[in-house]
Amino acid sequence: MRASELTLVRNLPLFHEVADPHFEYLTAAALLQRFPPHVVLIDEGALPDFLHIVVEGSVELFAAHDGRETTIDIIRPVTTFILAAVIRDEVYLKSARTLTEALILMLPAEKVREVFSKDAAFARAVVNELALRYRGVVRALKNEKLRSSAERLANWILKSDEQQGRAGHVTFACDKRTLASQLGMTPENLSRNLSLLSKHGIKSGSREIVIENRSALSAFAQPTSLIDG
Amino acid sequence: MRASELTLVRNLPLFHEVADPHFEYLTAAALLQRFPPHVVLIDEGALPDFLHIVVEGSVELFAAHDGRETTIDIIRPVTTFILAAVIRDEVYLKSARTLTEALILMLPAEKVREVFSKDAAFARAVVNELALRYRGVVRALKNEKLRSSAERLANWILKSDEQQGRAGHVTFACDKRTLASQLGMTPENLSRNLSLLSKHGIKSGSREIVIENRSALSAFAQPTSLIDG
DNA sequence: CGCAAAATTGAACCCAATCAATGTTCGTGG
DNA sequence: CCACGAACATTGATTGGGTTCAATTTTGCG
Repeated sequence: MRASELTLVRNLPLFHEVADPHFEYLTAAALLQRFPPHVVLIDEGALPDFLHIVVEGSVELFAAHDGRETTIDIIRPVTTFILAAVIRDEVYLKSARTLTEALILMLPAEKVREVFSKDAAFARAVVNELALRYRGVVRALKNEKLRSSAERLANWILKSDEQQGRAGHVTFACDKRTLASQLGMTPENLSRNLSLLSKHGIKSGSREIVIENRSALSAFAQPTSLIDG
Repeated sequence: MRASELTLVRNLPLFHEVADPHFEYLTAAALLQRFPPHVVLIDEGALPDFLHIVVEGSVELFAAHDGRETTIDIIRPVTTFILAAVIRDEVYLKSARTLTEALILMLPAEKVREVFSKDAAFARAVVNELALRYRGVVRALKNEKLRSSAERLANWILKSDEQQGRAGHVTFACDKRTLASQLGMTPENLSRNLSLLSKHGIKSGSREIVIENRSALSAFAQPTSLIDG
């Protein structure tokens, strides 16, 4: 593993306060691997071998049952995922696949648990990380159950615009079918919702969305920190 | 606080390994209070004052937005709730109300955080508790997104029967409207689903459900440890 | 009993998924 | 550089699960 990548990981909140020898112990046995897009990294139901960390690219967490499938979260750098299963040493409840090409750091699960029980600073960092993720899932659940698909899309546009510097135009990082899946709707429904939202202050092109009337969009979306963070 | 209750709390996984002085520090300032049914204990959006623990009775966690409302979880004794908000000292994302009469133990949030940063055993226990809850929410999300309302009901019947000793008949602990809300459907829909399930091995009375053909019900419900635990 | 609340049943409606057809984009090879 | 094909995107029609509204029946309790 390169020094620059090591530094990147070292600076994660999760590892920042860990004692040096413990950090070295963890990373000595780590694997850093590059994966092409659409590769399954984790199968739900399996026992955790590694704690995964997305260093570059993006990873989709999803779950399937009886022929149906649903996206649970999208993970972007630099973040751990499926920490809860590793800590508890219980089966994964979600699968994970790369969306784009991705660089993934993998720390042996057994060693993570070992350091966790020896290093109090690490234990506290794990709590913070877990609490953060927990709140993320609660937000996802609220977003799903308390909003229509059009409202989810409207809020996604507002949030993406924020992330892209409030320029008033949002460019798509991926296909619309992938976006649709992230937002919990079909591609057809995304299309219809985009044209619906043209009544609420947006203009949608093939590669980008322009916000023409932010307050109208916001009035429709009703963003709230209790869901959107 | 009575000794018996103190022992109960002391024996929770969350507090079992905590050093004596820390435990006493926490419980010295604790409040133990009895609430009637349908009382709101926590409002989403507020900052946490206390870590709550259900000692007796049951508590519903729910969230509301724009006139809609949804049940997120039902908490039964003896369990903490909304630990993540207390640890991170951030606003509650969910509200909580008593379903039945309930006995609630409340530990000052500030002191919980204090002991958390001093007591490594407590920190580790918090991780386990949080990881458990995290997985609970993921399961709830999967249950919601990957199953129809009739399937959720069928699985609820199977699980309740397990909890009541696999006797083949499940008695309702609450009104059907409350049950409907827990299962994420309207009372009307619950009625229809109950009659639908009569084609899949159950007979539903006004106060109980009888499982006449468990394998048929199970075939319809398709329970899985990856959702139902 | 008799009444109020809860539960059931029926009808209409709504959101979103599915199926089907058409239109667009974009990468590729002639 | 253009033509072509395949995947992606849009549009329309239909279906389905679920809610809402309204009316009726049952339940439980004074």
